[in-house]
Amino acid sequence: MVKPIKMLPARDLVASKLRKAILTGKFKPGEELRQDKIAEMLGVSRMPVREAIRILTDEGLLKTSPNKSAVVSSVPENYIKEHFEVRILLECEAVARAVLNLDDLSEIISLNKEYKDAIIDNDIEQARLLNEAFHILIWDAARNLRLKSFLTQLWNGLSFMSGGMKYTYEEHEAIIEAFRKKDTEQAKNAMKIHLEHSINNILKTESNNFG
Amino acid sequence: MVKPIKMLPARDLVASKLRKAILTGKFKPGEELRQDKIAEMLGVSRMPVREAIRILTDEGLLKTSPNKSAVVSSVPENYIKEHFEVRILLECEAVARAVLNLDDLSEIISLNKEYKDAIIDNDIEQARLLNEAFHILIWDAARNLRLKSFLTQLWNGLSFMSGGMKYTYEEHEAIIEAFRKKDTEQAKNAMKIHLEHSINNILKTESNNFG
DNA sequence: TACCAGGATATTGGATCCAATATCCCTCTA
DNA sequence: TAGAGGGATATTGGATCCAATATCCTGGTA
Repeated sequence: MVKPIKMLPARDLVASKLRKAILTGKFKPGEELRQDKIAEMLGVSRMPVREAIRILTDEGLLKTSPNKSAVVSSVPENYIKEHFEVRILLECEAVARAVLNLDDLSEIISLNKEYKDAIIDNDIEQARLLNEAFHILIWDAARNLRLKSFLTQLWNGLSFMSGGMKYTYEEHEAIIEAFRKKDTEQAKNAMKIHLEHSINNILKTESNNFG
Repeated sequence: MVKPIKMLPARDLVASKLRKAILTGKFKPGEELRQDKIAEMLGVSRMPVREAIRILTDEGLLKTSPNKSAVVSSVPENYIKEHFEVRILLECEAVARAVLNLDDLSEIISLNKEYKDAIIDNDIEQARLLNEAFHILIWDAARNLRLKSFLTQLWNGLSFMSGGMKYTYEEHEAIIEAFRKKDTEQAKNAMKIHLEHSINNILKTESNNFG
């Protein structure tokens, strides 16, 4: 297979940089972010910076008012915790709906198999993509665009920090098992466990950068 | 009191126009939206149009890929239904958290009193603002920025269609009562009833524009 | 001396311009 | 005639420019 290259728009790169800078404390709560300063720092024009600021505003990391500079929100220390609180709520809702809607399990099963292979090959990037595909498949099966939109935003908002994925395959298997039995409660539980495991990994890995 | 004027940025006005146009079927699913065409139609430059397209993309009404035109998502017919499904989930979570966090009820009580007065005076705009303030107070009390961010997005996404607010005061009172008793389940139920009432109003009011 | 007014400065919002990419169409060839 | 290749056209992404607004500072006045 040839390389699938991924060309991200500049605004997303800028958004990632800013997000990381805020979450790692390079920008303090209350600090004002001047668009042209950021632009100069990152070597781009103000344009992608503006759009990135809008993205981070939607995520709650920045506060903006018309004609005024964006300011860093208070308490980004809780960002990860709050992220997962909402994520658990939405992913569990999504998986419960998906269990009722999804009859043909072949695709989700093969996705997880490919994931396992990628891990064995130590192809991290491929594994990351397959992991994402696994979740997206569930979001789609939930058949609620708004729900998917929010989950996508959450995913993008933390995608830059990937904790270890050691037990992901088994946890995904547990979710698939719930699909087989069409057991919504079991699906929710399996998803919850999966996510709690994930947050613990991230907090452990990144603990040096925070608080 | 002098008029508090509200100056919205152009991007929000454009976003509102586009949202309405999509939801009322002026733009069909699958249709491509060219930025300069929209800009010309609305008499603005492409700039606010770009940002509006990003907003609607986040809301799930548009799909975008790099360097390609935005296309109207399929099934915006379900937009309102899906909106409220997610909204109920999040508002109930928020109010449950708020019940545990909020001790001083004086502000929320007086907000609802003012709301009642505004209704009596038939001051629709004031009532709308107070209704919004009531919900925002709960979102803040939930102490989760991400949760608030999503609820804000949902609110903005339907703000242009305001159903009747006849029973809003009583329903808000029921929620406040749950706060007094610090009863999370009752709070969730009261909120759910409130929102279901709301969706029924909107569907009734706007039914001529849809389906 | 404290406060208000008004202008200079800084910063964002919107418009226009240019570059990069995708789409479309036409031609040439097998 | 069908399909590939290449160039013309259209459209988005990014950079720069201008206007509108907010902030800051200075000076004058009570």
